[in-house]
Amino acid sequence: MNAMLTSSQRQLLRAISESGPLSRTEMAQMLGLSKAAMSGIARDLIDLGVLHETEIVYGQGRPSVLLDLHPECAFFVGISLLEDPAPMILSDLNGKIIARQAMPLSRDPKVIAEAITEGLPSLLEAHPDAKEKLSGIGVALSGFVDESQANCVQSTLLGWQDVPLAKIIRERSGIETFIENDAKAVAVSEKLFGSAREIQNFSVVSLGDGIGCAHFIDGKLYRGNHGGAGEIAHCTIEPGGSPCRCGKRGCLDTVASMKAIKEMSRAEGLECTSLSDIENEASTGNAAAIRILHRAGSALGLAIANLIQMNDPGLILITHVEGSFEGLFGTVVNQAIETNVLPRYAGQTPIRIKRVDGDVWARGAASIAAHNFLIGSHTS
Amino acid sequence: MNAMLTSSQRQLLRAISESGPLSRTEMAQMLGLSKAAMSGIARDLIDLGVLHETEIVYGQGRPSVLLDLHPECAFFVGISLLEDPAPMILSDLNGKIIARQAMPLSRDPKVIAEAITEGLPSLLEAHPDAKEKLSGIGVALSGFVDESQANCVQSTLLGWQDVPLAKIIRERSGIETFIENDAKAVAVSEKLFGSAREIQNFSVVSLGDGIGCAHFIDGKLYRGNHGGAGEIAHCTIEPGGSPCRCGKRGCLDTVASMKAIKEMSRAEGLECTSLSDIENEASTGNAAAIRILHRAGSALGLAIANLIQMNDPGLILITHVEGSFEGLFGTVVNQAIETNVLPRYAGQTPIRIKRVDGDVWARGAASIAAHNFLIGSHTS
DNA sequence: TTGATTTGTTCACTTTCTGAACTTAGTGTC
DNA sequence: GACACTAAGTTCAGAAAGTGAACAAATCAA
Repeated sequence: MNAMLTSSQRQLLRAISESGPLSRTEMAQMLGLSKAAMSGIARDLIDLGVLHETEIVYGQGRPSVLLDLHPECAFFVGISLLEDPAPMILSDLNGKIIARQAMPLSRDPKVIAEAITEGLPSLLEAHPDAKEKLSGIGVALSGFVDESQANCVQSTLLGWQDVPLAKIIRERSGIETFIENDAKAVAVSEKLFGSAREIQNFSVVSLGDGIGCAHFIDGKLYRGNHGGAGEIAHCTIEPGGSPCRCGKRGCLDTVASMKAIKEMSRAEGLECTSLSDIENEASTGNAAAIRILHRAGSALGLAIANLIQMNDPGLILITHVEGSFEGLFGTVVNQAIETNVLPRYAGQTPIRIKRVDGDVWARGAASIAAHNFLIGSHTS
Repeated sequence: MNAMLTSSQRQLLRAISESGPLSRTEMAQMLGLSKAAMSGIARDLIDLGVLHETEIVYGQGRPSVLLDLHPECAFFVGISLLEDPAPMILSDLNGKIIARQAMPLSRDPKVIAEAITEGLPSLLEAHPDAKEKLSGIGVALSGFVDESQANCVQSTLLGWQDVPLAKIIRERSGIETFIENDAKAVAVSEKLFGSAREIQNFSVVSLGDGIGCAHFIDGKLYRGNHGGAGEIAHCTIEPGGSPCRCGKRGCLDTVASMKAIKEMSRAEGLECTSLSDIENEASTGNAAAIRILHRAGSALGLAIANLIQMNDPGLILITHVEGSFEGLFGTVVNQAIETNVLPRYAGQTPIRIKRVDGDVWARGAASIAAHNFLIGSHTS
């Protein structure tokens, strides 16, 4: 790959990824280098096809030429092992999804590697460019992944323990492969492709069936000492509350996950199959629905407030697949955050809500590969 | 100062500070440099008086010479603005306290600068060496400090808002000065002088009158986006609980701080003036004392468990000034941590308890100056 | 058209690091 | 006690990356 990029070159790519197109002079200032040095670095990256000149900005004096990442300089495949069939997407360096298909899920790593390898030709079929410039595969899964983004330390869902998945896929497919925990992958995609590009410290809370969370700190994904940073789902929110499948009681997951909300409404005899249904019930005054949404919303809000207190992030990004945040649930969450954060902080931490489609995980997976391509995982 | 140290030189100093004495060959490996480069860097730092040769380790082949920081190459003054009179200490590069005195506390920054400047001669009197090599002043205070460690953004205790304290002290005394929040200063001193030297990710929970907390992430103090990372004291632990002076309800501070514990016992009619007193009462079976310690301990344990879940640190260091952790309080804290952390994590995160003396804050303050001297604050 | 202004390039030179050869200071063996 | 063996640390020529100053280029403003 481009494993032989200079440290300065990588720094530059990161700066552009964060700030968008920049002139050479701006880049030089940003990295603290001389214009002379920058000139050379930019030339090399343009020759490599990674950067290209885009807009020309006219001002006083010679106009500046903005350089940007060349979106078609590299392509990535992202696979989500969270659903069956497993979504498989092809993305460019901007995170744009160019092709999508699905493959059967399996618990056998070798079968997965096989399915990916077999799926590649049809995914790439209509895109000869991408075929040639395929630069990495990313895999998102539910579980713990080690720092090298190569080994799955443990996954309850897949029944794994110390599975060197990246290596298995790389050896079978011949493509550089990285794996990552689902929530962390989503955070990386928001940093690289999404709405947190320029933010150095932020946390993403992703609401799917379960509740995921990941932190970026100083512009870097923070994995924690055992890869467990962000396990907000198993923070105790209702001490002595309902038992959780993790073995504890009162975990956030038991009250605020979509799964829990649906289970609670089923237990209350509500015929609701989605968050929207429950929201509808609540808006017509159904007491049980209101109670459930209140309980879930306060729990999630409290957990997020505690996160803000502990880590003081510059942004909380809540991504949700289902329903909307405009109903009771969202309102309660926001209220609970406000009332449980230091008054002098309240409103200081932007909370951004983002509805995402079913491609989040696969796009997140692709972003892991893209991140390794662009910046490398072990840059400071 | 030694503001003109190379980036490599600073990296080396950091490595030694983390790992203790190292041979040149080990250092070269650690920083990923050639032995040749290391040889030169070490020579320069020895000539500067920052490093010195210590032990000689015999093995096969030529014995290796371990290099260590020269503890007397620089001295620092640390002042804690948390008490009146304010402790003022002189420390070497190992964090050893060489002299100590006190100065009157004031809410007027200029008066503080004056008091420090006037206090210096007597503090340095018996130590001509330190006089000559005084390399920085550090100040610890309760409140928020900005990233440059120069300005106090806000301090309720001191009634400040945007006070450029470091500049004021520097201009009056002529010595490079840095300020920091109390809990963050303690964390830095544990990283630099204490029991967390070699740990990259850890959190310090410091129990004094209040509850402070600070995080090290990737070997760096993490301040948060508004300098508020670690404000665990105002995490909501008992939703709808007692009102806190911050304006919210049920903050950890209202149940588990020494102040809160003492207030609760007073409210219960116990004649206890210290944690030990209450522990004694509890050990004789006093139900109120037991109840109070249980409540406080569970709250603190829950907060720490949530911290572990969120950030997965490699170590939790609990420092306490008063009492002991061997009684009921400590036991309950540990239990609460265990029961509120993901079972697969329990026991994975070491919890270290450390009893500290009244010098913690001043030593922490000195460590801020030392850290800036050694490593500089803006190194990656 | 001319001057002002700012971007970006070129080039000679400095700084920092590398690789290979070499020196140094021990241990282990006979 | 001499002699190989081993690993640490130094030296030195040369490569790599960056700097500063001079310069070329491209526009605006008058």
